[in-house]
Amino acid sequence: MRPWRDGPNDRRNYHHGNLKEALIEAARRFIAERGIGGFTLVDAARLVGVTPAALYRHFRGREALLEELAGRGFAELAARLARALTSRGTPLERFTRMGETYLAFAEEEPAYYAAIFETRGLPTAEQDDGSGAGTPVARPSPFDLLVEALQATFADGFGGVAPRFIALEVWALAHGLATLSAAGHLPRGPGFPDKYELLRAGVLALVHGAAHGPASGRP
Amino acid sequence: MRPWRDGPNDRRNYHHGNLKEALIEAARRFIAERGIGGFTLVDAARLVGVTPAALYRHFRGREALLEELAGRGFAELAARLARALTSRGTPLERFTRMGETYLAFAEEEPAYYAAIFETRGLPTAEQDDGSGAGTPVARPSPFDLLVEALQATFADGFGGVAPRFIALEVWALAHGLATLSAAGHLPRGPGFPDKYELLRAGVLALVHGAAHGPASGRP
DNA sequence: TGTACATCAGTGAACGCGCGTTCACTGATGTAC
DNA sequence: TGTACATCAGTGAACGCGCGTTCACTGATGTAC
Repeated sequence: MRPWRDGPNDRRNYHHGNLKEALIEAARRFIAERGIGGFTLVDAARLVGVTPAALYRHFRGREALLEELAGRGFAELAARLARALTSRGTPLERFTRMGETYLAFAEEEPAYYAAIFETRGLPTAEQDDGSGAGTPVARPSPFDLLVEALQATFADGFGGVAPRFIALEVWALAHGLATLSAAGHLPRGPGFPDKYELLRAGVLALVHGAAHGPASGRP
Repeated sequence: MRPWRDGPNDRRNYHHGNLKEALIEAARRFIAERGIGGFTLVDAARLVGVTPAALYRHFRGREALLEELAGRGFAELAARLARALTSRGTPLERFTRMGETYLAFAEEEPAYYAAIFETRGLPTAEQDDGSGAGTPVARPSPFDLLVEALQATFADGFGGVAPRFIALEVWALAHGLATLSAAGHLPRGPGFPDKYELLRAGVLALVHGAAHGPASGRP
């Protein structure tokens, strides 16, 4: 990312014109490298070539910038999952693609992923009372997409276990693999399965093995 | 936690006598409340009733204190898992108890859990070349215990899938459930399964459903 | 039992630093006439 | 086409703060005699 000018006292362009987007972009880079805690408004402004105070024309503060990032990440993740879910192939192929998409998102967009899961107040798998009166949800959340995909892919059901039950297990498995992998805790090397392989096999096992456990979820 | 005296200028006890342990205890409290990033040496010293500089008699610095915490957490987790593994009951009961122990540890000792997974350089499921010459590991790691428990519990094997493969899936599922739950992302309430239920059913499904996936792991 | 002394765990003051945020300002832009 | 002006995105200097860490010091403890 090249600064749009050489420092704040280069008067070629007093107005940036795209500062908000540039700051978001800088935040994504820094968070990807150092994590949410290591992200600094001063660094972001410096990278963009602007005074830290300029930031306050576009965000109420640091927290607001992170919330914006989390919102965008959430939307982007949902969009990618929806795309995978409606891609070509058999239902099982599409479902598998969805899992890969999730892991790839966490790997390629660590800033988005961290912002989504480390920022307060994001409805990820928020419980829905079914009345439709609660949250004015415009688009389906990633978790809704997962439940939907499970039902579409395994039309026979899960031996009396609720799809939401399976979805929670699948999601937790994917999230666990994504975070362990990001932290470098998954063993690597020849002979060791990678996270994509682990998720693929794990999901099939969870789906097919559902009947073995006590049927706790309501259909 | 009551301070051992009323501030640094209370000369009743110039020497604390147990400062290192008290500081570790304070760190556990603060990290549990605010996370690793929100933990501060100054706060810990203040809570204990001591000058921040006193800390440097017992730790090289902030990082060293966190490493000490991670080491203790790691050992404590391993000890609890080992205890569950050798408790009474059938192998399956003991294995189930191990899963509950893991989730309970993450919930009851969030500071330990965070220190273990957010601190650099902790061998959690480090790959072992089998030569025995690599790391001088004195006691089995939590992951080793998990592999061992899987083999002891399901003596019939996993349809040609390597126990380590299953262990990685089980671990990722447990870790995912623990972190999602800690972040408040798991839906709660009547009709929703809790993490213990999800782990129990998920583990059985992973074990029994193993044969359904492509047999990627080497036996 | 009493005293001199070595040890070393804690003090307290200070440091440099980088942070998020504020404020009055300035200068580029684009619109009205 | 040219000019006056409103708008508002950026500046730059400053702020208060809390952080981790250092340093020469002090005083409690326990051991040797």
